[in-house]
Amino acid sequence: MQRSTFSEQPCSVARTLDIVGDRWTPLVIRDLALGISRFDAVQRDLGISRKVLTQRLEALTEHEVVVRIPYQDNPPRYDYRLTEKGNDLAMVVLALQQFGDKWSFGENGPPIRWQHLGCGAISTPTVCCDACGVPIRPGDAIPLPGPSFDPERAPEIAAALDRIADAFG
Amino acid sequence: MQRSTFSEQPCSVARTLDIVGDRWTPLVIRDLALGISRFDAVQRDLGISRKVLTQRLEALTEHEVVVRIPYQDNPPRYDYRLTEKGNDLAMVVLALQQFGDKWSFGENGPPIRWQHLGCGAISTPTVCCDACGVPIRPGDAIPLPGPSFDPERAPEIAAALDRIADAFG
DNA sequence: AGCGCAAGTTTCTTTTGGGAACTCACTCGC
DNA sequence: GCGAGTGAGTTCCCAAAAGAAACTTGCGCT
Repeated sequence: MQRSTFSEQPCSVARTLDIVGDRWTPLVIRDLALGISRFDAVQRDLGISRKVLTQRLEALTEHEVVVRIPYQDNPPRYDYRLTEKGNDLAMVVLALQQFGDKWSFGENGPPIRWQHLGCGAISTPTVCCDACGVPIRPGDAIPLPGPSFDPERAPEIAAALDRIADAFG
Repeated sequence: MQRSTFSEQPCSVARTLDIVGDRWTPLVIRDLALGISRFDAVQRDLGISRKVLTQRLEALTEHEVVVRIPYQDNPPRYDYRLTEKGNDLAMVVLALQQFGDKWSFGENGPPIRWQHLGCGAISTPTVCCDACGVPIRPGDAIPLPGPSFDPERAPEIAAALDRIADAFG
Protein backbone atom coordinates (compact mmCIF):
# COMPACT_ATOMS: atom_id res chain seq x y z
CA MET A 1 0.00 0.00 0.00
CA GLN A 2 2.85 2.31 -0.83
CA ARG A 3 2.72 4.17 2.43
CA SER A 4 3.27 7.90 2.41
CA THR A 5 6.35 9.09 4.29
CA PHE A 6 5.73 11.68 6.95
CA SER A 7 9.29 12.49 7.93
CA GLU A 8 9.48 15.50 5.59
CA GLN A 9 6.25 17.00 6.79
CA PRO A 10 6.33 20.18 8.88
CA CYS A 11 4.27 18.60 11.65
CA SER A 12 5.48 17.10 14.90
CA VAL A 13 2.63 14.62 15.05
CA ALA A 14 3.23 13.41 11.51
CA ARG A 15 6.95 12.97 12.06
CA THR A 16 6.36 11.00 15.22
CA LEU A 17 3.85 8.83 13.39
CA ASP A 18 6.57 8.06 10.88
CA ILE A 19 8.09 6.09 13.76
CA VAL A 20 5.12 4.76 15.74
CA GLY A 21 2.32 5.09 13.19
CA ASP A 22 1.22 1.48 13.01
CA ARG A 23 -0.50 -1.02 15.27
CA TRP A 24 2.60 -2.99 16.34
CA THR A 25 5.41 -0.52 16.99
CA PRO A 26 3.92 0.98 20.17
CA LEU A 27 3.39 -2.50 21.57
CA VAL A 28 6.99 -3.40 20.81
CA ILE A 29 8.09 -0.27 22.62
CA ARG A 30 5.89 -1.17 25.58
CA ASP A 31 7.49 -4.60 25.82
CA LEU A 32 10.99 -3.16 25.59
CA ALA A 33 10.07 -0.61 28.26
CA LEU A 34 9.00 -3.49 30.52
CA GLY A 35 12.40 -5.07 30.03
CA ILE A 36 11.36 -7.76 27.56
CA SER A 37 14.47 -7.48 25.43
CA ARG A 38 14.75 -10.66 23.36
CA PHE A 39 13.33 -11.19 19.90
CA ASP A 40 11.53 -14.40 20.75
CA ALA A 41 10.13 -13.10 24.03
CA VAL A 42 8.56 -10.10 22.31
CA GLN A 43 7.29 -12.29 19.49
CA ARG A 44 5.67 -14.75 21.88
CA ASP A 45 4.21 -12.02 24.04
CA LEU A 46 2.63 -10.06 21.22
CA GLY A 47 1.84 -12.86 18.80
CA ILE A 48 3.30 -10.67 16.09
CA SER A 49 4.58 -12.30 12.91
CA ARG A 50 8.35 -12.80 13.05
CA LYS A 51 8.77 -11.02 9.75
CA VAL A 52 6.95 -7.91 10.90
CA LEU A 53 8.82 -7.88 14.21
CA THR A 54 12.12 -7.99 12.34
CA GLN A 55 11.05 -5.06 10.19
CA ARG A 56 9.83 -3.03 13.17
CA LEU A 57 13.01 -3.57 15.18
CA GLU A 58 15.09 -2.58 12.15
CA ALA A 59 13.08 0.59 11.67
CA LEU A 60 13.29 1.46 15.36
CA THR A 61 17.04 0.92 15.26
CA GLU A 62 17.35 3.22 12.26
CA HIS A 63 15.36 5.88 14.08
CA GLU A 64 17.71 5.46 17.05
CA VAL A 65 14.85 4.56 19.30
CA VAL A 66 16.32 1.14 19.96
CA VAL A 67 19.86 -0.24 20.18
CA ARG A 68 20.94 -3.81 19.61
CA ILE A 69 23.35 -4.97 22.28
CA PRO A 70 25.12 -8.27 21.60
CA TYR A 71 24.96 -10.69 24.51
CA GLN A 72 26.78 -13.53 22.75
CA ASP A 73 28.68 -14.12 19.52
CA ASN A 74 28.41 -17.24 17.50
CA PRO A 75 25.65 -17.36 16.84
CA PRO A 76 25.31 -13.59 17.26
CA ARG A 77 22.43 -12.77 19.59
CA TYR A 78 21.20 -9.40 20.75
CA ASP A 79 19.25 -7.66 23.46
CA TYR A 80 17.05 -4.85 22.22
CA ARG A 81 16.98 -1.84 24.50
CA LEU A 82 15.38 1.58 24.39
CA THR A 83 17.61 4.60 23.93
CA GLU A 84 16.87 7.94 25.59
CA LYS A 85 14.76 8.79 22.56
CA GLY A 86 13.03 5.44 22.99
CA ASN A 87 12.28 6.21 26.62
CA ASP A 88 10.60 9.42 25.53
CA LEU A 89 8.48 7.38 23.15
CA ALA A 90 7.60 5.13 26.06
CA MET A 91 5.94 8.19 27.63
CA VAL A 92 3.72 8.40 24.56
CA VAL A 93 2.87 4.74 25.05
CA LEU A 94 2.00 5.60 28.64
CA ALA A 95 -0.49 8.13 27.33
CA LEU A 96 -2.01 5.45 25.09
CA GLN A 97 -2.24 3.18 28.10
CA GLN A 98 -3.99 5.80 30.21
CA PHE A 99 -6.61 6.25 27.56
CA GLY A 100 -7.17 2.51 27.40
CA ASP A 101 -7.32 2.23 31.19
CA LYS A 102 -10.03 4.87 31.27
CA TRP A 103 -12.13 3.88 28.29
CA SER A 104 -11.60 0.14 27.85
CA PHE A 105 -11.24 -1.19 31.40
CA GLY A 106 -13.67 0.90 33.36
CA GLU A 107 -15.23 -2.14 35.05
CA ASN A 108 -12.51 -4.43 36.38
CA GLY A 109 -9.65 -1.97 36.49
CA PRO A 110 -6.54 -1.91 34.31
CA PRO A 111 -4.17 -4.87 33.83
CA ILE A 112 -1.10 -2.79 34.69
CA ARG A 113 -0.64 0.09 37.13
CA TRP A 114 2.34 2.32 37.76
CA GLN A 115 3.89 3.31 41.03
CA HIS A 116 5.65 6.66 40.97
CA LEU A 117 8.95 6.25 42.79
CA GLY A 118 9.14 9.97 43.51
CA CYS A 119 6.09 10.01 45.76
CA GLY A 120 5.31 6.32 46.19
CA ALA A 121 1.72 6.66 44.98
CA ILE A 122 -0.03 4.45 42.45
CA SER A 123 -0.06 7.02 39.72
CA THR A 124 -2.31 7.89 36.81
CA PRO A 125 0.17 9.41 34.36
CA THR A 126 -1.59 12.50 33.04
CA VAL A 127 -0.71 15.14 30.48
CA CYS A 128 0.00 18.34 32.43
CA CYS A 129 1.20 21.86 31.83
CA ASP A 130 4.91 21.88 32.63
CA ALA A 131 4.72 25.50 33.75
CA CYS A 132 2.06 25.15 36.44
CA GLY A 133 1.82 21.37 36.88
CA VAL A 134 -1.95 21.27 36.44
CA PRO A 135 -3.47 18.48 34.33
CA ILE A 136 -4.52 19.76 30.93
CA ARG A 137 -8.12 19.05 30.03
CA PRO A 138 -9.36 19.37 26.46
CA GLY A 139 -10.11 23.04 25.92
CA ASP A 140 -7.70 24.19 28.62
CA ALA A 141 -5.04 25.06 26.10
CA ILE A 142 -5.17 26.86 22.77
CA PRO A 143 -2.87 26.29 19.80
CA LEU A 144 -0.71 29.14 18.49
CA PRO A 145 1.55 29.22 15.44
CA GLY A 146 5.09 28.31 16.46
CA PRO A 147 8.46 29.49 15.12
CA SER A 148 8.49 27.15 12.15
CA PHE A 149 4.82 27.43 11.22
CA ASP A 150 4.28 28.11 7.53
CA PRO A 151 0.77 29.29 6.57
CA GLU A 152 1.53 28.64 2.90
CA ARG A 153 2.05 24.95 3.48
CA ALA A 154 -0.91 24.49 5.80
CA PRO A 155 -3.69 26.91 4.84
CA GLU A 156 -6.43 24.88 6.55
CA ILE A 157 -4.51 24.94 9.80
CA ALA A 158 -3.72 28.62 9.44
CA ALA A 159 -7.43 29.30 9.04
CA ALA A 160 -8.23 27.13 12.06
CA LEU A 161 -5.66 28.96 14.19
CA ASP A 162 -7.09 32.29 13.06
CA ARG A 163 -10.58 31.20 14.05
CA ILE A 164 -9.30 30.17 17.46
CA ALA A 165 -7.35 33.38 17.93
CA ASP A 166 -10.49 35.37 17.01
CA ALA A 167 -12.57 33.41 19.51
CA PHE A 168 -10.10 34.37 22.24
CA GLY A 169 -9.86 37.94 20.93
CA MET B 1 -2.71 -7.27 5.02
CA GLN B 2 -5.43 -8.82 7.10
CA ARG B 3 -4.97 -6.78 10.24
CA SER B 4 -5.25 -8.42 13.62
CA THR B 5 -7.93 -7.05 15.91
CA PHE B 6 -6.74 -5.81 19.28
CA SER B 7 -10.04 -4.94 20.92
CA GLU B 8 -10.29 -8.30 22.69
CA GLN B 9 -6.80 -8.16 24.12
CA PRO B 10 -6.31 -7.63 27.84
CA CYS B 11 -4.02 -4.65 27.28
CA SER B 12 -4.89 -0.97 27.44
CA VAL B 13 -2.28 -0.04 24.87
CA ALA B 14 -3.48 -2.66 22.40
CA ARG B 15 -7.12 -1.64 22.75
CA THR B 16 -6.25 1.98 22.21
CA LEU B 17 -4.24 1.03 19.15
CA ASP B 18 -7.33 -0.65 17.79
CA ILE B 19 -8.61 2.92 17.43
CA VAL B 20 -5.52 5.00 16.63
CA GLY B 21 -3.09 2.34 15.48
CA ASP B 22 -2.32 3.62 12.00
CA ARG B 23 -0.57 6.56 10.45
CA TRP B 24 -3.64 8.63 9.57
CA THR B 25 -6.10 8.41 12.44
CA PRO B 26 -4.06 10.49 14.91
CA LEU B 27 -3.66 13.21 12.28
CA VAL B 28 -7.39 13.21 11.66
CA ILE B 29 -7.95 13.62 15.38
CA ARG B 30 -5.46 16.46 15.48
CA ASP B 31 -7.33 18.28 12.72
CA LEU B 32 -10.67 17.76 14.42
CA ALA B 33 -9.15 19.01 17.68
CA LEU B 34 -8.06 22.17 15.87
CA GLY B 35 -11.63 22.71 14.72
CA ILE B 36 -11.21 21.51 11.15
CA SER B 37 -14.54 19.73 10.97
CA ARG B 38 -15.39 19.22 7.30
CA PHE B 39 -14.52 16.22 5.20
CA ASP B 40 -12.93 18.22 2.40
CA ALA B 41 -10.98 20.50 4.71
CA VAL B 42 -9.39 17.54 6.48
CA GLN B 43 -8.73 15.83 3.18
CA ARG B 44 -7.05 18.90 1.71
CA ASP B 45 -5.03 19.56 4.84
CA LEU B 46 -3.67 16.04 5.23
CA GLY B 47 -3.49 15.01 1.59
CA ILE B 48 -5.09 11.75 2.68
CA SER B 49 -6.91 9.67 0.09
CA ARG B 50 -10.66 10.31 0.20
CA LYS B 51 -11.36 6.61 0.48
CA VAL B 52 -9.16 6.19 3.52
CA LEU B 53 -10.55 9.31 5.17
CA THR B 54 -14.06 7.94 4.74
CA GLN B 55 -13.00 4.67 6.36
CA ARG B 56 -11.23 6.40 9.25
CA LEU B 57 -14.14 8.69 10.03
CA GLU B 58 -16.49 5.72 9.96
CA ALA B 59 -14.29 3.77 12.34
CA LEU B 60 -13.92 6.75 14.69
CA THR B 61 -17.68 7.22 14.68
CA GLU B 62 -18.18 3.53 15.55
CA HIS B 63 -15.73 3.88 18.42
CA GLU B 64 -17.68 6.95 19.59
CA VAL B 65 -14.62 9.11 19.32
CA VAL B 66 -16.30 11.30 16.72
CA VAL B 67 -19.89 12.38 16.11
CA ARG B 68 -21.38 13.46 12.80
CA ILE B 69 -23.50 16.56 13.23
CA PRO B 70 -25.67 17.48 10.23
CA TYR B 71 -25.38 21.13 9.29
CA GLN B 72 -27.69 20.90 6.27
CA ASP B 73 -30.03 18.39 4.66
CA ASN B 74 -30.33 17.86 0.99
CA PRO B 75 -27.69 17.13 0.21
CA PRO B 76 -26.92 15.87 3.73
CA ARG B 77 -23.71 17.41 5.01
CA TYR B 78 -22.01 16.90 8.31
CA ASP B 79 -19.55 18.42 10.71
CA TYR B 80 -17.27 15.93 12.39
CA ARG B 81 -16.62 16.70 16.03
CA LEU B 82 -14.72 15.01 18.82
CA THR B 83 -16.71 13.50 21.66
CA GLU B 84 -15.44 13.54 25.24
CA LYS B 85 -13.70 10.28 24.47
CA GLY B 86 -12.24 11.92 21.38
CA ASN B 87 -10.93 14.81 23.45
CA ASP B 88 -9.13 12.33 25.65
CA LEU B 89 -7.55 10.86 22.54
CA ALA B 90 -6.48 14.36 21.58
CA MET B 91 -4.35 14.32 24.74
CA VAL B 92 -2.57 11.27 23.34
CA VAL B 93 -1.98 13.20 20.14
CA LEU B 94 -0.56 16.01 22.27
CA ALA B 95 1.96 13.51 23.65
CA LEU B 96 2.89 12.51 20.10
CA GLN B 97 3.36 16.15 19.28
CA GLN B 98 5.60 16.78 22.24
CA PHE B 99 7.85 13.96 21.20
CA GLY B 100 8.06 15.36 17.67
CA ASP B 101 8.71 18.88 18.96
CA LYS B 102 11.61 17.59 21.00
CA TRP B 103 13.18 15.14 18.57
CA SER B 104 12.26 16.40 15.10
CA PHE B 105 12.27 20.19 15.42
CA GLY B 106 15.16 20.85 17.75
CA GLU B 107 16.62 23.51 15.45
CA ASN B 108 13.93 25.94 14.35
CA GLY B 109 11.34 25.27 17.02
CA PRO B 110 7.98 23.56 16.61
CA PRO B 111 5.30 24.58 14.09
CA ILE B 112 2.59 24.74 16.76
CA ARG B 113 2.75 25.75 20.42
CA TRP B 114 0.11 25.64 23.12
CA GLN B 115 -0.87 28.30 25.56
CA HIS B 116 -2.30 26.98 28.81
CA LEU B 117 -5.33 29.09 29.67
CA GLY B 118 -5.07 28.18 33.34
CA CYS B 119 -1.73 29.92 33.86
CA GLY B 120 -1.24 31.80 30.60
CA ALA B 121 2.14 30.24 29.90
CA ILE B 122 3.31 28.75 26.62
CA SER B 123 3.19 25.18 27.81
CA THR B 124 5.06 22.00 27.07
CA PRO B 125 2.41 19.37 27.78
CA THR B 126 4.24 16.70 29.77
CA VAL B 127 3.27 13.35 31.22
CA CYS B 128 3.13 13.82 35.00
CA CYS B 129 2.18 11.87 38.10
CA ASP B 130 -1.36 12.93 38.97
CA ALA B 131 -0.69 12.38 42.66
CA CYS B 132 2.27 14.72 43.07
CA GLY B 133 2.24 16.69 39.81
CA VAL B 134 5.88 16.00 39.01
CA PRO B 135 6.82 15.15 35.40
CA ILE B 136 7.50 11.43 35.02
CA ARG B 137 10.84 10.61 33.50
CA PRO B 138 11.58 7.15 32.16
CA GLY B 139 12.58 5.02 35.14
CA ASP B 140 10.70 7.18 37.61
CA ALA B 141 7.80 4.77 37.73
CA ILE B 142 7.59 1.01 37.97
CA PRO B 143 4.85 -1.21 36.57
CA LEU B 144 2.80 -3.40 38.89
CA PRO B 145 0.14 -5.97 38.02
CA GLY B 146 -3.30 -4.34 38.13
CA PRO B 147 -6.71 -5.74 39.12
CA SER B 148 -7.38 -7.42 35.77
CA PHE B 149 -3.87 -8.71 35.13
CA ASP B 150 -3.81 -12.38 34.14
CA PRO B 151 -0.37 -14.06 34.33
CA GLU B 152 -1.72 -17.02 32.34
CA ARG B 153 -2.48 -14.88 29.33
CA ALA B 154 0.74 -12.88 29.46
CA PRO B 155 3.55 -15.02 30.84
CA GLU B 156 6.32 -12.89 29.34
CA ILE B 157 4.89 -9.80 30.99
CA ALA B 158 4.37 -11.62 34.26
CA ALA B 159 8.04 -12.61 34.20
CA ALA B 160 9.08 -9.06 33.37
CA LEU B 161 7.01 -7.67 36.25
CA ASP B 162 8.55 -10.24 38.59
CA ARG B 163 12.05 -9.21 37.53
CA ILE B 164 11.19 -5.57 38.17
CA ALA B 165 9.60 -6.35 41.54
CA ASP B 166 12.74 -8.30 42.51
CA ALA B 167 14.99 -5.42 41.49
CA PHE B 168 13.04 -3.12 43.80
CA GLY B 169 12.74 -5.89 46.44
C1' DA C 1 23.23 -38.43 16.36
C1' DG C 2 19.22 -36.16 17.40
C1' DC C 3 16.60 -32.49 19.75
C1' DG C 4 15.87 -27.87 21.03
C1' DC C 5 16.59 -22.90 21.16
C1' DA C 6 17.28 -18.15 19.46
C1' DA C 7 16.88 -15.18 15.77
C1' DG C 8 15.91 -14.55 11.56
C1' DT C 9 14.53 -15.40 6.40
C1' DT C 10 11.48 -17.03 2.75
C1' DT C 11 7.25 -18.02 0.42
C1' DC C 12 2.56 -17.44 -0.49
C1' DT C 13 -1.92 -15.36 0.14
C1' DT C 14 -5.02 -11.78 1.83
C1' DT C 15 -5.79 -6.92 2.79
C1' DT C 16 -5.01 -2.16 2.69
C1' DG C 17 -3.57 2.23 1.07
C1' DG C 18 -2.81 5.61 -2.79
C1' DG C 19 -4.39 7.87 -6.85
C1' DA C 20 -7.53 9.34 -9.79
C1' DA C 21 -11.77 9.51 -11.92
C1' DC C 22 -16.78 9.45 -11.28
C1' DT C 23 -21.39 10.54 -8.90
C1' DC C 24 -24.87 13.16 -6.60
C1' DA C 25 -27.42 17.18 -5.06
C1' DC C 26 -27.47 21.37 -4.70
C1' DT C 27 -25.82 26.80 -5.04
C1' DC C 28 -24.02 30.77 -7.23
C1' DG C 29 -22.94 34.14 -10.92
C1' DC C 30 -24.54 36.09 -14.97
C1' DG D 1 -31.43 28.72 -17.54
C1' DC D 2 -26.99 27.04 -17.73
C1' DG D 3 -22.42 25.95 -16.90
C1' DA D 4 -19.04 26.14 -13.17
C1' DG D 5 -18.18 25.20 -8.41
C1' DT D 6 -18.53 22.79 -3.90
C1' DG D 7 -19.03 19.17 -0.41
C1' DA D 8 -19.01 14.45 0.51
C1' DG D 9 -18.51 10.36 -0.87
C1' DT D 10 -17.91 5.97 -4.03
C1' DT D 11 -15.61 3.01 -7.40
C1' DC D 12 -11.48 0.86 -9.73
C1' DC D 13 -7.07 -0.66 -10.24
C1' DC D 14 -2.48 -1.52 -8.66
C1' DA D 15 1.39 -1.77 -5.55
C1' DA D 16 2.92 -2.48 -0.99
C1' DA D 17 2.29 -4.48 3.57
C1' DA D 18 0.65 -7.99 6.98
C1' DG D 19 -0.23 -12.99 8.41
C1' DA D 20 0.85 -17.71 8.67
C1' DA D 21 3.77 -21.14 8.49
C1' DA D 22 7.69 -23.52 7.06
C1' DC D 23 12.75 -23.29 6.45
C1' DT D 24 17.74 -21.96 7.97
C1' DT D 25 21.77 -21.49 10.74
C1' DG D 26 24.94 -22.35 14.82
C1' DC D 27 25.47 -23.83 18.43
C1' DG D 28 24.62 -26.42 23.27
C1' DC D 29 22.84 -30.67 25.67
C1' DT D 30 22.35 -35.56 26.47
